[in-house]
Amino acid sequence: MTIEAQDEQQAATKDRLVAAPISQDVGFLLAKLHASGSVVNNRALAEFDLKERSYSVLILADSGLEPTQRELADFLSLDPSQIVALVDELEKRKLVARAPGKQDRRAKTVTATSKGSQLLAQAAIAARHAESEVLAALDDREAAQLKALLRKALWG
Amino acid sequence: MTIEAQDEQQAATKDRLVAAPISQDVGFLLAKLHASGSVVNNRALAEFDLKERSYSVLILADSGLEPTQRELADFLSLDPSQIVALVDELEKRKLVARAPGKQDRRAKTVTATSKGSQLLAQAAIAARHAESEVLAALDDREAAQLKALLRKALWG
DNA sequence: ATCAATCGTTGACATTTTCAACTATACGTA
DNA sequence: TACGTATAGTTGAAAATGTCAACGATTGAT
Repeated sequence: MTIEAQDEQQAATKDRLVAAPISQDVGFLLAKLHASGSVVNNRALAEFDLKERSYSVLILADSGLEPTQRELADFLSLDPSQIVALVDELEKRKLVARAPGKQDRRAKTVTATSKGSQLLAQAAIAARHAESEVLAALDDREAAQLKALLRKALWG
Repeated sequence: MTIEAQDEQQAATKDRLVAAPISQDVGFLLAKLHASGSVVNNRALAEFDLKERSYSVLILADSGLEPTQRELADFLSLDPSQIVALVDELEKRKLVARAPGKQDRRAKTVTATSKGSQLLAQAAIAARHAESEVLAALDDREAAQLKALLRKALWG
């Protein structure tokens, strides 16, 4: 078989299963887009020795909201013990700092250092490019609409 | 503090971090909705001893498309070895059957048994309820729009 | 002063992911 | 025809992630 014929067959064969009813299932669509998106995002962030997870923590640490680790766990849908590991690593790299909570000394707030802010500024550019790659099939209006719908589904 | 005041504070505190710029990030929104959706879906499917993964395989096996395991792996974004485990388990439960590929005897196609189809019919009802729970904040038009945008992002 | 609850942390355990072999089969080319 | 390369499914090991229960420190209501 020639290379061209192979490519054609692959293209014909590759998305054959889209016809199955599971392609109507939101859970499946979310999983699939999330899976392919993660690959693109992590590849873009690797340049800064970050992954989606640590990038998320860094953004929140840099947000000025002074989140506690518990809040990070809730918001990122992660176990508190996973937050410990993520913050440990970012703190070791001097990108964030832990501080005791002001009202509650049990809690620790996580804030970005200036080094963390600077790295984040660079990483955010790469992340934006990755996002537009993931949503390449959508125009700007559609991409905005998708985001709005996801936000509404999450927070009403 | 009274219970009511606690609840208020929790409500005020719970989504405090939505203000952070990461809430604009599609990757994050997908991850979060997917995470909460998985919990709901898996809870709904547990009644049938299925999880999202095995449910997906069962749907595709029941689609009439006679997918090969390789196609399942590609379509579900899973490693081929994970498909082996999923099909093994469904086959042990007599919900699907493996058959050698017609043109290619290396490949094995996976098709649902009638027992599998019957179970799927029940499970699909539960899955639909789970989905409407996940998308409770969206009206029907918005839910359809969300699905359409996800499909377009994936397959153009 | 006491008591239940919460925060971060640790460590154990289970599940999932990733990857490198291996066998059997397919298919182009000599 | 025989040969070489590529691919499908399978196995098993290693790495990464997820889950959970315990613990000390602290909080806040009684």
